[in-house]
Amino acid sequence: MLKKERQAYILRQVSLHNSVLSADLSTSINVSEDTIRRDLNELAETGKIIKVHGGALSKSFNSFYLRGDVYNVDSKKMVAEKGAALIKDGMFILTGGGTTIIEMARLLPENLKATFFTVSIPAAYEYAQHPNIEVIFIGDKIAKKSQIAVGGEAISKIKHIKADLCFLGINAIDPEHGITDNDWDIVQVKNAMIEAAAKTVVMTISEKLNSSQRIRVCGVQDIDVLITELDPENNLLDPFRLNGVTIL
Amino acid sequence: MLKKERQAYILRQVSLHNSVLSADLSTSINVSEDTIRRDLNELAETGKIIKVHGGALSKSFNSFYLRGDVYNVDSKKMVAEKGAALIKDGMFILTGGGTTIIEMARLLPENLKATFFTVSIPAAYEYAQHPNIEVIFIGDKIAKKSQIAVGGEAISKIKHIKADLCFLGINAIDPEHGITDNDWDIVQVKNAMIEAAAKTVVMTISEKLNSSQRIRVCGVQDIDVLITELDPENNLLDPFRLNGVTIL
DNA sequence: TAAAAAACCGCAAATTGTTGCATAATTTCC
DNA sequence: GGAAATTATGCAACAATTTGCGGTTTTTTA
Repeated sequence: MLKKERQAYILRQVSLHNSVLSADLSTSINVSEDTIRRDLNELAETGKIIKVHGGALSKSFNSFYLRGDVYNVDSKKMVAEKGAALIKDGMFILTGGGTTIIEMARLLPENLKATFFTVSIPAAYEYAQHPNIEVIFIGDKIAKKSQIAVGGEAISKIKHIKADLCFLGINAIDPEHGITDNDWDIVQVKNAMIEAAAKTVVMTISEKLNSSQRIRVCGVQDIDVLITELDPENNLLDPFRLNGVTIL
Repeated sequence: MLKKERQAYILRQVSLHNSVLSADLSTSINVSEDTIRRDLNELAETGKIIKVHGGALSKSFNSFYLRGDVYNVDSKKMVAEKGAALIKDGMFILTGGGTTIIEMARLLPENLKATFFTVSIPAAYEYAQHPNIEVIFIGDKIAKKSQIAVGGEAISKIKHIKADLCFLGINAIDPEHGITDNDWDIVQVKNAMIEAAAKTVVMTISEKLNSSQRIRVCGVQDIDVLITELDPENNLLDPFRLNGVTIL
């Protein structure tokens, strides 16, 4: 069997099954695993497949979430960085959805080993890209606008979790009304998340400070940490600091 | 044997077998390998064949080899269309992941009103784009390679569902071993899905027919409908038809 | 953290390619 | 028809590619 022929066969197998093992290929084509590895390397170099330990994956399979245009990405990245710094090895983390959370997911250090619970489809997708993170999706009916699981099933599942940290992206927050939102179902879920975690971390860009919406999620006193892109000493944050919130 | 004659013979062999070895040609025409090589070079220069180390390949073979991005999209779309046609208003549908399933999600008619249960993050994402579909995500630990929820929690949730149809994308299938896969956890989930639905619909491109992998999902007799891009009367499908599977 | 699996590295053997050249076959032109 | 020129073929020495193997390092997994 010619080299190209062999590589074509490998490509076919990868496309067909989305993944192949070097050992399987080796026995089915009857060449040494070294040869297979070399083929896999060549195919990977030309970008035809993705090589992984023990075999290879199809390229087209994963990645179809393209990062759309996100509002205020830079600010959100600053926020996300501060948030990511709070996560330590071995922690159980509960997170919602929202663009800030997604940014944080992308910024998690490669070697972080932690367990993430989430109700958000995009967040779960991002966490799943990470090599060392364990991802648990809390399923239920999916709210289309936000791609988040909502409903009694999800809430009761969340209540069974004892997480170290809960990261919340929010719609609106002000010192008087606390966190507010405009979707009943989502508020229920966020409520449950806050209760299920030892500490609640709110991540938001400063624009959302001092705005409010119709439905209350929780009061300021329920928030443990507030992260914005601002300097922690900024006056805008004073009212929260006075309510015992840690500002980062 | 004349030079032209020889080259014509080589061309025929190439188009016949998609590939030839210099050594084989040399012995079968009884000329030195040098001559063969020179012929091969000439044929390659005029673009009639693709010369590679040790022999040559047919042009068509090579175009297949170069086809990079998404494997067999057209076939998958044909499969997906046939599958989508089975879904009627008001149905409860249970689906896995896989590119064929994703294609089907994109082809669902705008006005379809149905409820979709799924364990696949990409599939849930696609369903959530649809205006009239209700999406329920069956959550649990996320298997990273396939972006699918696996584990006891997901399985027990699936068992509580009574779906009309279960759409399965597969890795390998043959009449003898039935559906086979290479990931234990995913097999467990697929098993539960098959049991939870009144009818099981398997969607696959024909290339996966008559291939098999290590772990068995179910036998042919557990499949109700098999959809491929082929004509339903195609002989390749006979063994399945004989086992009582409806072929579309 | 230790055992197992996989990847990597260098090397040697086998195969394949290339080049120059001698010889044989074919064509051309007188 | 026959000599010269052209082309084709085979041979041999050498270069390049491919492949498998042993030993070592890295990664994975329990």
